[in-house]
Amino acid sequence: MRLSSFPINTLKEVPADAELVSHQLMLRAGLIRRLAGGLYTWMPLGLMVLRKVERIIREEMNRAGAFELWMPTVQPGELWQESGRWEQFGPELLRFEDRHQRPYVYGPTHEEVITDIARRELRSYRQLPVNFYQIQVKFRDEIRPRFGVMRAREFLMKDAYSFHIDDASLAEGYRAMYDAYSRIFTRLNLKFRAVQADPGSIGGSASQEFHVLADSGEDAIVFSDGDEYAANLEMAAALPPREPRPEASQPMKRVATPGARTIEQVSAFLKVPPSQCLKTLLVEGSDGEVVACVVRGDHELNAVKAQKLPGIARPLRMAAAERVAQASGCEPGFVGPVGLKIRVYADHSAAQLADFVCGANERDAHLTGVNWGRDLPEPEAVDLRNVVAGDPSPSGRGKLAIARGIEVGHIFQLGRKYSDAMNARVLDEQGREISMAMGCYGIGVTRVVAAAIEQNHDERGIIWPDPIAPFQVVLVPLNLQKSARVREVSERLYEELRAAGIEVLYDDRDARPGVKFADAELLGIPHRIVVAERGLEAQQLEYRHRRATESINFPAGEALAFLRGRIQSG
RNA sequence: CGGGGCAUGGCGCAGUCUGGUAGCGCAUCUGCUUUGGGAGCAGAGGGUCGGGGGUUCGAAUCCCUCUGCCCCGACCA
Repeated sequence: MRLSSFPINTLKEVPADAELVSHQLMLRAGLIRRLAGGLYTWMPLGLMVLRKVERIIREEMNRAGAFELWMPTVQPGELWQESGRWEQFGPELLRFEDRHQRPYVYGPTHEEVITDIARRELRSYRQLPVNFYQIQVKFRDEIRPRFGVMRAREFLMKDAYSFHIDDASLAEGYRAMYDAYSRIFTRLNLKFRAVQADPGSIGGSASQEFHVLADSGEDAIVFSDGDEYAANLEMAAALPPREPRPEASQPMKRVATPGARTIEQVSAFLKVPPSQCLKTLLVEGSDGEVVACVVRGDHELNAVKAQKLPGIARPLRMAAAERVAQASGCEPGFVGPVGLKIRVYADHSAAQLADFVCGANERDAHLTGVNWGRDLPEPEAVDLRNVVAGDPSPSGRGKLAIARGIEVGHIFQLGRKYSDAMNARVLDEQGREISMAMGCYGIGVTRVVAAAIEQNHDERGIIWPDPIAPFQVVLVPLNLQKSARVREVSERLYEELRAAGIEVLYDDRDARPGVKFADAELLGIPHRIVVAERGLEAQQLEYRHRRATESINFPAGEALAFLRGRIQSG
């Protein structure tokens, strides 16, 4: 491709509304342009990258025995009413009517449509197992789209759905997808981890997320240094402390703590470490009462764990200030579990404390020397908190560490939620009608591109992994307009590389060297060849990898062989 | 949804407080010079100052209203 005729505009300055590096670089390199909130056009250069990601995914899905199909983005509302998700899904689901006032949705996902296909097409256990997938546009009306294509409203997703006669077959199909995903992200050249995830809201049993590791990731993922255990922070179990609770040694006392509302303030004021204080959070219960969730001052409440507990409303909602006042008799900041007439859950580590500090349920006052069982009833001790680095692994081996990740894939064993709701049944060997077991498997294709940049960039721009680079090689002639020799060598080399099937971006613009280098680096083309008078004197060309700091020279006649030795194919 | 902020040429911004008819940098176009790290000089084009309403002799600027965008939002209890 000749850069002089390629439609691209690079930006020197960072657009003001882009916060994330990948978003900034995608805009600066001209990969995407914003149309409206959460809606982006993929410009030619960006689309080249997206297509490469797609191709790798498609190849590995096909290799795993899945079949590609193509479902409509617009789906009849009745299907969603049938599955029950017309009510469940909430405002993320974009709904509209056609000219006959019939309800439709713009698909945020395709379980309903594929289950409809399955119940029409699949009649016999002999047709199972089968896995259908598509690479297709989704729309989710996010409350707060942000970070460019990382959390866009419209995005490209690879979604696959498998159908099985029984759970054993489902587990097998799930395993095959796990392997396929591992191959996909390995081929994409990304550093990733598969972690246990919360299958909760969708139902079903096993579920794992694939995360691209990046400090800017929105998710916290947890892993053990002692074995293979890895989980989303939401899911990672905090083991109860092994040691028994110490004996009570202090009397309970009410102390004035004027203005000290946060754990930090209370801890500083009373000169007691946060780990000796209790944080009492009041949340909405499922029966209209509020419920207290108590964690240690140095811990955080885990919403996913909390909302699974009996009596707590789902999704988890903090009680409003008036409701707090009603239940505790005071304002937020001074609430404690002593004397509360409501249900009290305490995290294991909070329940294990003796002589602790907590709110007095009275303005500007806290209690010290408080002890469970003596000063207030024993709480219901449960796992309520986020694990912290250094906690023992729930697998029993090693300690936990925490890293940030970007969720790019998610695989589920769905079970029979949709096949039951929508009557997707086949005849088994005995001629009985039974519901099919289902799995579903997603990859955020557009998000993969952003995640790849998030993981591979420097202060000058993008550094594409070879398998998804829009071009493998950028050919940079210097003083092209002045030197007939540079022009001749460059043109010949360009044609030679193209003929050899190498994807080369030829910077044939009449621009100064600095401009060409800066653009080549911003665009992130992994391999660069410079053609200049300086080297040609000695029949040399110059090569530099995007990550390298020094160039190396090689004989001008050997460019093709030289490059082939350096390009890693996808 | 709650809180905060922003909206001026394609991009980044100043001008708004204190009203007088719009400016800077980048980008774009023309010419000359320049050519190993985002060149210099000279010139040019491009803006209903987010929309609507109002105040005023006069509004980017003051008032009302609408819209769009960005950031933050249990971890305080």
